[in-house]
Amino acid sequence: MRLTEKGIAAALKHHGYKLTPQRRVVIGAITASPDHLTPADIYRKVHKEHPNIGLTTIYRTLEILASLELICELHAGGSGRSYTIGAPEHHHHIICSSCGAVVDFSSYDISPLEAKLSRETGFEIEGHLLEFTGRCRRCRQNA
Amino acid sequence: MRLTEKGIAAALKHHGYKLTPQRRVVIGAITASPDHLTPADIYRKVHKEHPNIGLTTIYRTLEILASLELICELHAGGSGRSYTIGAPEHHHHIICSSCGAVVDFSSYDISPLEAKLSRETGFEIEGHLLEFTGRCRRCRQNA
DNA sequence: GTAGGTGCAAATCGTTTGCAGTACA
DNA sequence: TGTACTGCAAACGATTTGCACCTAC
Repeated sequence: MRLTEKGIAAALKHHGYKLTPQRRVVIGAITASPDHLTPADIYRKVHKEHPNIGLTTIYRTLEILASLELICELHAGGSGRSYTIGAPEHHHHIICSSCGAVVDFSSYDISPLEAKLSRETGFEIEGHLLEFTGRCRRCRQNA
Repeated sequence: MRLTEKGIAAALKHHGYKLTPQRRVVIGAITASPDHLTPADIYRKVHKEHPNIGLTTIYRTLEILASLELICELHAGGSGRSYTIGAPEHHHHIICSSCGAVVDFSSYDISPLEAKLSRETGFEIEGHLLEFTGRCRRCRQNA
């Protein structure tokens, strides 16, 4: 079950944020795409239909959505963040180093390791980042 | 067993790189510190003793050392890389979100998961990024 | 009506690059 | 000696901020 545009809009309002046309457009772009999008990607997408929307607004909207965990942030190794619609269950990513494709996987529960580390290091673990890089099936075949 | 300044210098020469005073200084700064250092950290450290060393040189030296896997790169969530002397075995990090302290751990073998993902997704897995964030023991006590 | 949101432009941050001079092997 | 290295300054891309205007509630 993915979050819908309506669901996100409702969540925004519920948290006291205003639902502006610009935010609707950004949310629409994210929910419409299965891919991870960078702020610049979203800007390009929405700029055709709504030329007056600013990149700044996109950054600010993404920041809010990420803080409410409505979208999910990806730090693909190097520079540049990207975002996709948040899945209810926590998931991780595999990124193709050749074509940039991102595949999600959720079939892994990291909490036992968290508990172990917490015991061993005294850290109160708050979050984690688990990402794989590699070459996807298509890129391997083309090589 | 951590790599020593001498060991790194030898490895550099062995790979055909020249051993310049600037590189010695950068290597010295990294081996002398138990912490993960950003390029800017290293610059500040060495700039006192060697005011004529440039930030550019530090970036270029770090790039070489990382490519030879003599140092280990850390992508702490947000922006900014940092580096520490490379441990022979692969290891991962826990980063304190409060004070920025970094603790290494290596007591975890991720290869079974890699194999599983490779089977399920068709990816040829090349590398991974596993980092935890949390609050370290000291910061928890101070809070 | 008003607090919050927007958009522009400029500032900022971390990083990279062009180039002329320098120094290690 | 010659190639690799250095340092400066400028370019660069991504992100942020200041500020005046605007609009959803």
